[in-house]
Amino acid sequence: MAVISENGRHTKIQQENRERILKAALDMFSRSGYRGTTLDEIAAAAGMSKPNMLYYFPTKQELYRTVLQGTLDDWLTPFSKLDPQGDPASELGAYISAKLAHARLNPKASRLFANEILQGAPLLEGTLKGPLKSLVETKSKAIRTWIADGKMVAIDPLHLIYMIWASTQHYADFETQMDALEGTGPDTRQKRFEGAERTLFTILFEGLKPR
Amino acid sequence: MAVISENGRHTKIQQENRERILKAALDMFSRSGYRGTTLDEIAAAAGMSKPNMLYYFPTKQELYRTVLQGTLDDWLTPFSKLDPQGDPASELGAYISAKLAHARLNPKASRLFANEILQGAPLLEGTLKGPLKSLVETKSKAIRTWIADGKMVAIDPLHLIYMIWASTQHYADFETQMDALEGTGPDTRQKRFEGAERTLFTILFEGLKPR
DNA sequence: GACAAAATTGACCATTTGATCAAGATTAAA
DNA sequence: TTTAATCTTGATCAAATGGTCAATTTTGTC
Repeated sequence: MAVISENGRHTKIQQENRERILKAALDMFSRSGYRGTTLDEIAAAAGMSKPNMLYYFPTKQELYRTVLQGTLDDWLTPFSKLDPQGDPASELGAYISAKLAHARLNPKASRLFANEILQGAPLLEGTLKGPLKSLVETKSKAIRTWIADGKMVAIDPLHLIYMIWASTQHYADFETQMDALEGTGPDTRQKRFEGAERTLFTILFEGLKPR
Repeated sequence: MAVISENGRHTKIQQENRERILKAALDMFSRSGYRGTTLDEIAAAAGMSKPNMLYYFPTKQELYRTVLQGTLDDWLTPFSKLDPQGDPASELGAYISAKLAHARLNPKASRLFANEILQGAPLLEGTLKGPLKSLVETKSKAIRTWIADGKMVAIDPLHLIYMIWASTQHYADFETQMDALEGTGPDTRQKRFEGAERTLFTILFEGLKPR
């Protein structure tokens, strides 16, 4: 009856199958959300039977929770690296680059996160109100210090953070829309991310006014 | 057997019930997406039996299509009002205000749209590749003219548009996250939108550099 | 008030869905 | 090679889901 032991990741088979399942689950959940995804789809995408999949993750919730948890660190890490000692341009620039890289390399993780928020963030409430909130407050304070030191223009840190989140994640979450507008040529996406970075840098640091 | 006649909106009852259903459907679809929403939920939210609802909208697809279609005009209208004759600051400013107002007044429509895009935009492909693409090309040309005339800094119009879409819609689509970070006090949301507009204006037109 | 059209719903149906279970196949340890 | 643990799946289940239908109630018109 022994359900997979939680502690030591055991067999090679176990490791491989868990990974296959998690990858398939991310594919489906990120596209259709929790309720819109079926276990049959995930099992099929993972190339195994549904009971076998449930042998590794006993419930749909448990599987979803694991997938979501696995994307959270990547999401939070770049933000925590923002260094109050540095100067705004290089720190915010690095943060934007990191966020864009994340959107380019992990678009499904970004979409999973977006789906979860759209659906009311039932599983993320704790993370949002706890760790994320603390982090946002810390970084807001850093930004306020920059402003007080005359290193950047006076704006509400919270909205600056929102703007950066929005305009970087957008390149993952609304990829479908961009592909429809620009086409899906081989280097379209790469050029897109280059253009995104250039434009975001220009607007954020210079503004639109001619000079 | 007469299904509701499509042309003249008939009885008062018909009008009212269709509205009740569409409102309930928007509530559910915008939260859970097409596949994650059930007809039972919508019928319950609309306060009528499922067969009665299906009397007005014969299939789930048809109901979803109607809801989605109903939100599209509102989404597109402000963009088409962007006037190439005007100057960048006032035109883009007005556009941002309109988009923020839309996010504030129709957050569910925005979320429905986001959900549809996240799920690959199966029903929107035509609109995206047709009318929206044309509109984007027209407005991009206008922006390029502004740049050529030295009225604004040289950037890729497409990414400017993405940035505006992203940072305005974010206030509807990620409301859950913002509420978790800021709380849900009575005037929190109103103040949020005021702050959003102020910050977006400052960053877009002035940039972050101190002056 | 009579009557036809419109509106409403309980009961039902086939399929899908999350989950269980018993039994068989594979792997690893002795 | 034996044997126990691990891995795998067909068959199955109860509940949920999109949709149908016949029958009843309500509404509008004369």
